[in-house]
Amino acid sequence: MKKVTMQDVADKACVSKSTVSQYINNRYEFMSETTRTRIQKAITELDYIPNFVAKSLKQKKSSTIGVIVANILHTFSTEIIRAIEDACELSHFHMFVCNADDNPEKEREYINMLLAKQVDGLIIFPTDGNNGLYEQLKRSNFPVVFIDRKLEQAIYPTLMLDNEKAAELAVGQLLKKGRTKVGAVSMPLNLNVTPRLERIEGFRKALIASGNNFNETWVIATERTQIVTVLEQLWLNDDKPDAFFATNDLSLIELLKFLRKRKLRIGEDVSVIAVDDSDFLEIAATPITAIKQPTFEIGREAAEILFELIAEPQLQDLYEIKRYAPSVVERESV
Amino acid sequence: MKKVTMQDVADKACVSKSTVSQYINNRYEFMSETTRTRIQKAITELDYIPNFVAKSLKQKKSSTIGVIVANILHTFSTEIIRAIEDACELSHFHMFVCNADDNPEKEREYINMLLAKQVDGLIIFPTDGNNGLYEQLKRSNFPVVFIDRKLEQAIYPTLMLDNEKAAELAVGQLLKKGRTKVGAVSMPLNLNVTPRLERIEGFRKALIASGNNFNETWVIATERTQIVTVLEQLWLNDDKPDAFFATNDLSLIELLKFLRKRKLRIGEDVSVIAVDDSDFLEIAATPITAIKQPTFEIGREAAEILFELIAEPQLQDLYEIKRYAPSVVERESV
DNA sequence: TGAAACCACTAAACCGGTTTACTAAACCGT
DNA sequence: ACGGTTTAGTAAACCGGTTTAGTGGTTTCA
Repeated sequence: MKKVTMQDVADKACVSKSTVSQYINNRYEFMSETTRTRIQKAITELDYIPNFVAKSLKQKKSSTIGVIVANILHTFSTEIIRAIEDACELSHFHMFVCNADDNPEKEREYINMLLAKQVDGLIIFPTDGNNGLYEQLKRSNFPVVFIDRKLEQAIYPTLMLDNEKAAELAVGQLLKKGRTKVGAVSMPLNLNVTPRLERIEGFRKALIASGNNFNETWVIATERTQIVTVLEQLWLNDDKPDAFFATNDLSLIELLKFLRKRKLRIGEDVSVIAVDDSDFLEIAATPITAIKQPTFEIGREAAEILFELIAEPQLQDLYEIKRYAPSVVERESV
Repeated sequence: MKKVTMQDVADKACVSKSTVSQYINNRYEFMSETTRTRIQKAITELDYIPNFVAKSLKQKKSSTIGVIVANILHTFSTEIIRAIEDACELSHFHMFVCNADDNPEKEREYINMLLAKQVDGLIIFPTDGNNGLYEQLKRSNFPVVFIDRKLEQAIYPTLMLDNEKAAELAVGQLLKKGRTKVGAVSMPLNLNVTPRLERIEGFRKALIASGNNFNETWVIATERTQIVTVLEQLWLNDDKPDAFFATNDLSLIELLKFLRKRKLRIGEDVSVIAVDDSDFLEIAATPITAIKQPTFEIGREAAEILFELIAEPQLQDLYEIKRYAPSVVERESV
């Protein structure tokens, strides 16, 4: 079936295309009652749906933003996406979600794709490896907001957790329970991914500040699939940690798998605390104490800032790094 | 900064717009080596990115599909989305993901938005309430594939789990362990949502077929937030179930919250089995036995079927309901 | 009564590509 | 030397909207 166009509606209602366009866009100022009803009638009879692509082309805006998450498997990412979605609905924007899989190459392709699709702005969880491209976007005054990770040189508004504070809170909880031999599990640190680096650094600082010793070999930072294996090796030693700080949800899962396998009792043999909260932590063997990020707030504000930038691109120079406070969700694993 | 257009490239390379277009689309047949390099040079110097919106307008296709999930909070949905994403990448399609929140109104709005954006096809987890709209799409020969839920009247290819089989497997596991007093938890049944209905119906049939009694009052089918409350009430009775079949992951979480609150030991006091597998089930108090759906396969095939329909819309009449076999992931909760 | 203001609507250019139909030059065989 | 073919490239229409500039007709009012 052929698609119905505005011209078809115009013909049927015996008016010009322009008038139909006015009608569609609610510009009734100088339109007679009869014309209005005739057009409305034609539209419903023909099941007319305006072509958004044509509109975008002429107006040079798509009312669409792109969101590129580093890794969609993190609870953090999906919660942020939900929050952005709600903000978009309020402001009548649409959203493209892309998953860079922590791969700068994939990220670059997505950015180019989204630009080609004429999105009005981007929210990016930056991987480390496209700084040149970001700078190019900046030069052309294209609206972008960064979430979760920062570049050395801040060129765009950046929203992220106060990671050192998060680590400090976590260590505080563990020490409060009398744990002194604290280890950590994390994804690899070699990729320059800010949250991991900052959390481990904060972890180190907090331990040292509290007069405890920081044992480098108790920091497991490796691929997700390798975490259990490396923990197994660590457990061959005499000197083992009696508590763990997991820097995110995925490393926590691996840690828990290991503890179960070894039949170590959580909260008794080994205390556990993690960044990123989730419903599932409540039903874990022992409910897991977590450091919660204000994900909903971060997502909403990212969207709001982006919408502002889109409305007034010259605001671009008012960038800043905004840090969000973590909070503790106490359960029973510490 | 002004956007660079194809005309700018053409001017810089001293050729016509048409020639640049040929170049972009790799139609080199009659193009001299020198022209090719001149155009390439102009493109890189200007950082030219073709405007996909203009292309879509002219070609009347967007190489984009829309995916409308009923409820993105289900593990099932996110896994399907991942699978579709991979299939899209292979076939050079892009994807809009929308979350209908089990709300037919929201679903209708999304369908209209996606049509306005000229998507080439849709994958829908249908809510019950837009049959008229689906039929309209069908009449205009628009490519659609349904997942997870079916309409009374099959008008499009529909991929779904063999839900009765899933319930049968679940009941089989529970009976094998000598459980005889089996209850179920589910989201509300009043919405005509196929999987819930079929799973509960399969549950009933399987119990009766095995000579056990089916106790209507042990079927908790209510809003997620009410499940714990209703279970509490049920527990006031003398006659309680000693096993539960959870029809999906969200109802499982609520069930587990209740069991923990009541300090009931999973697998001992009460056996538990659920449809929908997830990493988290492994780290639950007692690892939860689950009925797994072949989500990856379903998502991939949905995308492939849709791409075929897009290529040849007349295939629309070859619809069918395809059922996928569930499988048991045995853990320790039964 | 005639110019200004207002009203209701329209023609046509435009957005940035793709595509069709066409052209001019080079080549080719007889 | 001439018509036919191939080669390399172009002009212009087109996609379906938006937007600008304008057009007749009516009303207002000095």
